[in-house]
Amino acid sequence: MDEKDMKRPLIILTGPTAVGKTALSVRLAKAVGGEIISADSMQVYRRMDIGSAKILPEEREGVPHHLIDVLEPTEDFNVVRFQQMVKEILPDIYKRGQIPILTGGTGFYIQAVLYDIDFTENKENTSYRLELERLAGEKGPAFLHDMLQEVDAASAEAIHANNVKRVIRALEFYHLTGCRISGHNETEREKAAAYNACYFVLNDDRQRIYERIEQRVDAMLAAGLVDEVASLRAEGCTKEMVSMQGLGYKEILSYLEGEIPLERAVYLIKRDTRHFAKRQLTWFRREKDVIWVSKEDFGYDEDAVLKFMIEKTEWLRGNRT
RNA sequence: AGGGGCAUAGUUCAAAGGUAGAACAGUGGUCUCCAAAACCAUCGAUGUGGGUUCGAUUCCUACUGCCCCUG
Repeated sequence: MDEKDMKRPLIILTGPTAVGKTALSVRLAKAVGGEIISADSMQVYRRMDIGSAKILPEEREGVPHHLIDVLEPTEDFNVVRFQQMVKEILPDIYKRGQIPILTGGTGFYIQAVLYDIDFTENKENTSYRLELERLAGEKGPAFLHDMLQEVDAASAEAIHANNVKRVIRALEFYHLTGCRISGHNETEREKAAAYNACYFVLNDDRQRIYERIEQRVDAMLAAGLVDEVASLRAEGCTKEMVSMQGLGYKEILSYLEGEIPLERAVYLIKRDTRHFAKRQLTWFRREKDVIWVSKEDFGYDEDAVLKFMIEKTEWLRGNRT
């Protein structure tokens, strides 16, 4: 038995926002005996239902859904937490003889799980980070970039000076570990997948995706997005919180703060969601071993899409333990 | 119908008798703990026909379209 055969099975169903992942994921789970793990940075939060396009309990049709409604909107969330949570859940799913189906649009989160990226150097060292942020504000982004140039030229080369977030992370990594993050990333990048995976990317004609986004945003407003954000605000959520940086939340919050008119907020949500979808596609294009599932190619027949996916996952289910 | 105004990129605006700029949109990309974030790059325009001029997109003119006023 070689190493490959010992890997556990994992189905990934992703794609740009609003392409129709959610509905398909439930059908797939029922067909193959799966449980769904949401790979979504906003659906983890309770009471953020409308803006995050969370699947309704009655839509889940009895399929277990993990990592939905597990955090308070005041809590922090990030890749590392996500990865840890997934690692806790997976053994239980396997124990039940089910296949985990990672569904959601956050490519980075999926990558963190699939390649089991090592984030262990984390130390909550916020003081150094804060200091760097202060420096960036005072002396400008070029100053930090020069600092990085001195300790990690490869990273300085790869990270644009204006991308302060990344420059800070690279400096922080060096500060904490004494190693260059460019070296770390290089080794992590060479890793093979940690699972026997089928990585589906559901896709559609760009123009159609954009139209669906617009329609969905309108539907969210009609469903009471403003009220949802207003009550989150009333319970103390502020724009600094991770949860309030979600699309739909930050813009409506600005509106409620009186910073922009509602019309502007809606425009921004639609625009930024389009940008997001585009960025997601850029990400998935680069990701290796993905199975593109273009809705057009299946004549927009969801049964045909499902059939294709079930066939593609047969080998996974065959060596299920 | 008469009078006036405006026609520049997909949109909103600049500028100029000699290579027409920007913002936003669009497109491509980066990404290994804020990733629904942050960042980079890039395509693209003077409504049509005459005239003046070495040279017009700019000045003149006709047409077309849009807007405002009057009736």
